[in-house]
Formats: sequence, C-alpha cells, structure tokens
Amino acid sequence: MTETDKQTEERIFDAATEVFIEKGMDGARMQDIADRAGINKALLHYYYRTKDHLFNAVYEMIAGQMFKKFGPVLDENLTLEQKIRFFLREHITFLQKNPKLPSFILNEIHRNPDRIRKLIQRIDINKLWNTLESQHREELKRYNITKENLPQFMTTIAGMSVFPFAAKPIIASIMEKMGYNFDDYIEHRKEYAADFIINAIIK
Amino acid sequence: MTETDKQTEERIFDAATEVFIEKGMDGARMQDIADRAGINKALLHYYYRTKDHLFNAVYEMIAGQMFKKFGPVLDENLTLEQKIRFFLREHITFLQKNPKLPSFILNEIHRNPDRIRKLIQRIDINKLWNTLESQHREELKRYNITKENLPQFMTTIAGMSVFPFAAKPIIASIMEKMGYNFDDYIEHRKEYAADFIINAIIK
DNA sequence: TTTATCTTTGACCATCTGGTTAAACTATAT
DNA sequence: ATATAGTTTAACCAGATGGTCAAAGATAAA
Repeated sequence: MTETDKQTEERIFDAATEVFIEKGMDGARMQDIADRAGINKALLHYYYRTKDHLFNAVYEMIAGQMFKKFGPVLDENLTLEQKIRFFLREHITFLQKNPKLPSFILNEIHRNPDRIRKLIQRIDINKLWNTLESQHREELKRYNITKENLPQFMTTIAGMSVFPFAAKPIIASIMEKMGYNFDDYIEHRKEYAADFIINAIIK
Repeated sequence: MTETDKQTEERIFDAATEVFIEKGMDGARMQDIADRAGINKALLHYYYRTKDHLFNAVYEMIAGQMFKKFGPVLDENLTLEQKIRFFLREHITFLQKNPKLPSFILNEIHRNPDRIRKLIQRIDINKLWNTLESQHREELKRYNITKENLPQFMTTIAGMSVFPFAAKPIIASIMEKMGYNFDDYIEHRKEYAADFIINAIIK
C-alpha cells in the first residue's frame, strides 16, 4: 500500500502527526500539514474542523502510546528487579523508534497542564500501589521503597529513559565531540540505566 | 527601585524573558511583551530590531545561568561524593527558583539544535576529563567511572535534577492525587537523588 | 536659546494564518 | 439515467502578527 492509496483522513492524520511533533502546536501550520498530505487546506478542515481538533486527535494517540508502556509491566510474572530491567529495555526501545515524542509531550503538558491533570485524576493510585505491594511486599521492604517515596523512585526510572531523548540535541553534540555516537549511547543506556537503578536500591 | 523606575531596555528584557519562558518562541507575541513592559510595540523594535534578536538575547542569558552551575563544582576542594551532593543541592535549589527553565531550554534546543551544537563544539572535553581524572583518579576507578561511560553518568545526574521540572505538570498532578505536594517532593529530591546516585556507584 | 541626538508614539502596512463558501466532481443506490 | 450523499477544490475573508515610518518629546551640549 503506497502513500497515495491511503484514505484521505489517514493521510491527513499522519501528516499532522509529523508536523505537530516537529514544530509543536504553535509552530505547526495548517498549510504545511495540507501540503504534506497532498491535499487542499479546505479538505483538511472538512475532516478535522479546527486546528485544535486535529491537534487533540494527534495528541491523544501519542500520549496513549507513550503511557500504555507503563501498565503491562505490572502484570508480568517477574521479580521487581526483572520488571525494572524489562520496562527500561522496552521503553527505551520504543523511544529509539520515536525519539521526538518526549519533547513533544513535555512541551504540550506545559502549554496545557489541565489536560494531563484531568487524565491523571482518573487513575486509581491506591489500587496501583496495593497491586504493587501484594506482588512485591518483600522486595519493596528490602529495597526501602514505600508509598511515600514511590514518586521519587518512579520519576527516577522514567527520567532515566526519557531525559536522554528530551535533551538529545545536547547529548548528541557532546557524543559527537567525544567521537562517540548518540545511537550507541542509547543502546548502551538500556543496560546502564537498569544496572544503575538496581545497584542503587540493593545497596 | 520600582518596576517603573527601571530603564526601558531592562523592562523590555524582563518582560520578554517572562513571555518567552511562558509561551516559547512560537507562542510569544511581540504585542504581549510590549504590553507587559508598559510600552509601545514600535519602541520594542527600536531596542531589539526583530523578535529573533530579542529571543536570542533572552536565550543567551538563560542558557548561561543554566549551564554555569555545572562548572564551579569542579573547582571546589571536595571528594567526588561531596561534589555530587553539592551539585544536586545547588542545581535543584536553582531550579526551585526557576522551575520553567528546563522546559524552555529543552524546547529551544529542539527548535534550533544548531545553536547548542555550536556552543558545545567550543568546549574542550578532553581537558575537562583530564581535570576530573587528576582530581579523583582513585574514586573514578573505585566507582567504575570511565571516560567512555562518563556521558551515561553525567546525563543520569542531570536528569535527576532536570527531569522533575521538565515533567512538572505530570508529577505535580500525581502528587496532588496522592495528597502530597510537588514542592515537598522537590525539597526531598535534593537528598534522595544524591543518596540514590551514591548508592548506585558505591555498590 | 538653539542645535543635535536619543526616545517614544500613533498610525500604518504587507504578509500570514486559521477558517469559510459555493461550486464542481465522484460514487453509489434507485 | 437520475437523484442523493459524500468528497475535493479554488477563491476568498477577517483578524492577527511582525515590522516600519514620520513626527513629536525629551535631553543635553553649544
């Protein structure tokens, strides 16, 4: 199936995704999206009434992809240590294929903090913690992970995989200067990050 | 000295800093900046010829503030462990007072990666590594920090302090939902991050 | 006081931008 | 074949936006 065979709506959506990720909501131009989709600007408004509608559609999809990676890891029948390794490997691999998503999302949550607030208010955090505790009571105690410091721990893990992509232009420049390469740095990070975290909590 | 006593150029610069940090380059409006500075839009162009000029001036200042924190820590006469604690305390305290800087910078380096690339090409990384090694040869060996994995280690530290602010709307929502509070989370992070890193490398 | 230089302003402009409209085209069902 | 509904287009519009300009004020030197 070639690009031109795709249905118009899908072509628009794909083009919009590209442009919004590249330029952000404010920097994106409807004309640019129409051009990339190979259609007229009016047709764009025919399928998605406004720029906001189109952006929301794209954002929902991307945010969904980004956060759904956090869920399934809890269901696997693994030790906590294995889950940490599993998550970091999976999440960094996902970001390898979608390296611009972190800056897109990080940017959007600042432009419109209320959207993410409402989304998070829907999560039942107590239930999540209870699930985690029932599965790993011993390990959590041994690693000194409590309900109180769980946010510290979780954001540390998330930062380990997300930050390198959010700061990619800086890190890539440094790697280049040192004669190394950003892709190798990322590949290596899957293991480095996991080892680092395991070491920190085992102590 | 009240706001109105300030010289025009300074008032413009301060207003522009506010607006650019809040909205980013694309989202910022010259009219908005002029209004906040309490002046005419034409006067704005009199002092800073174009939006680009004005943005560059603001960016230089902010990037300077952000990165100069990384330097002096090397000069202090401290153990490596003390330096790590010192840096995280200082840097997180700085970000507490300027919580929107991370997303501003992270956003700008993606909008214009070339600027940061040129800036980093000017740094002498070999010299930096030699300095570090001459001061902490034993510790680096003991902690298994090599020239090759230094970027992994440095980005881990940077991420520890920067990521929570870059993802603040998410983290603040989660803390709120759990009945905690983002400011306490940050205050606690100064110690948590340092302990976490020290534990990870001591193993 | 006059002159020259630096500030500040209101009015204005060209261009860009998101969005609309009416008409033309296409496919499908009757 | 014709009516109907869905799709696509060219032309257009109102408002926003970055930027300009000529003239008026302010300041200080001569």
